[in-house]
Amino acid sequence: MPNHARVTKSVLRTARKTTRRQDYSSSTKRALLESATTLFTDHGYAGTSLDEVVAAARVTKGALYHHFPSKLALFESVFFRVQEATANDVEKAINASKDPWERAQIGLEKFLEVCREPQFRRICMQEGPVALGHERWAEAERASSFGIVQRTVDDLLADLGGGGELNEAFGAVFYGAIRSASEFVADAEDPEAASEHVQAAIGTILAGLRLLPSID
Amino acid sequence: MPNHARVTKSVLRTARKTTRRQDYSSSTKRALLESATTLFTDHGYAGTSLDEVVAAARVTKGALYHHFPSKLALFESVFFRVQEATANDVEKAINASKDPWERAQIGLEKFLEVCREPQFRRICMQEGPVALGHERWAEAERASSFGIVQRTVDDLLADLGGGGELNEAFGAVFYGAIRSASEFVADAEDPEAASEHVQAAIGTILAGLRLLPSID
DNA sequence: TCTCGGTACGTACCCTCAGTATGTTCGAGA
DNA sequence: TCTCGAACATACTGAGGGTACGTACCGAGA
Repeated sequence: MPNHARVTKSVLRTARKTTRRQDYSSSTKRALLESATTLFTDHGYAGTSLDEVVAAARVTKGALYHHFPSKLALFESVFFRVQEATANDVEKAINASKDPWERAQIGLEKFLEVCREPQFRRICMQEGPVALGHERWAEAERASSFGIVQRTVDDLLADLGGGGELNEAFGAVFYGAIRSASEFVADAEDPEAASEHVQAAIGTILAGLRLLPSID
Repeated sequence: MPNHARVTKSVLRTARKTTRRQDYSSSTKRALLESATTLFTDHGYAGTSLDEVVAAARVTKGALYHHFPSKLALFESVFFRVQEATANDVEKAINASKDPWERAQIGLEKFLEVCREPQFRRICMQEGPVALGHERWAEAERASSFGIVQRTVDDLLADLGGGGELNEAFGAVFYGAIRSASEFVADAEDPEAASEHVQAAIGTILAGLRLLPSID
């Protein structure tokens, strides 16, 4: 017995161009995605069984396999949802400024913040690489967090009069630095202090780069 | 029928203070560890079944569960073996010099090298965090690769007249930078060129730090 | 309003695989 | 030579991902 009661009401209010059946369907799919998100966040990919997922969503495996071809496909949907939402958050925060150095600082602070949210941390940072495989995960990251970092770094290097064949190397280095820094903050006993320390360290590195006569 | 033939000969040669049975036992244990190492490297932790492991080692599950209490324990043994061997390699390379900056450069180059070895890359860098859990993995890394990086960074900061509460933050940042850099190199189409680019990028960062009047 | 088709599920089952219980072999000491 | 225990082998169980098939229900056409 799926939980469609609430959807019917929203249909009455909004009167969208969808059939009642489509509303039912998208409702159960959303329920599956939500229960899967919380369970994957709490117990990881291998640690959550599909029986638990469907039980939490109050449906059966038939419903799950109607909407998702496999457990991995379910995880992928969850992964991309969380990743996209987080990347949008960071991107929006960065766009508050035009100065590349300020943008970098804002982005770093924001990223340290979102990495402390269990969903993003567990699903996108920890489980993602192994569940999706390093290849697919790296590709997804390139279009998301890593892409943001790379563009930011490109702007910084351009502002320093550099910008050349080392850009990708710098991007990889700073991306790793930020990831590791975020874990350092998330695991710290005093995350606030750790966050400031990390920002100070990266700020020091950037300050040093600005003193260099030339990059590349 | 375990493969004990070769061991018997070595007993005749070396005449150690071990019984024939003990030799048999350590031989099958070594065979299990070796087959597990290659299979975990090729297919990951979840992707390899214990049936495959025991088949490759030409024993049965009884033998495996006699030596290891669980699949996870088997992976742990493999993990720590690979990790320790690699850390020793890096440590030995670093100790060729006394100058902290030269040690850092040597260590970086060596680490970029070992990360291209599939065993270390897959088992220690990729599968480790998820299989062991982030907690246990971080603890193990702290006594291994991360420890080396942290000590190196401490020396660099001390040489710059700094060294204080930001040391751990700098350690986390550089550790992540090096990890990410090594993946960048390992995934690159031209690893040699990528390695040089990465070393140039990190070298630039260190050069910038040396120009700063003060750290902390 | 009735039927008909197809979507959206539910149910029962299979297969793989980690783990266990129990049997068996064989070297070592008395 | 005769145990005795370590070092296995064999047969089985249960959990969980995946599948085959049955069913209910909504929507469209007559």
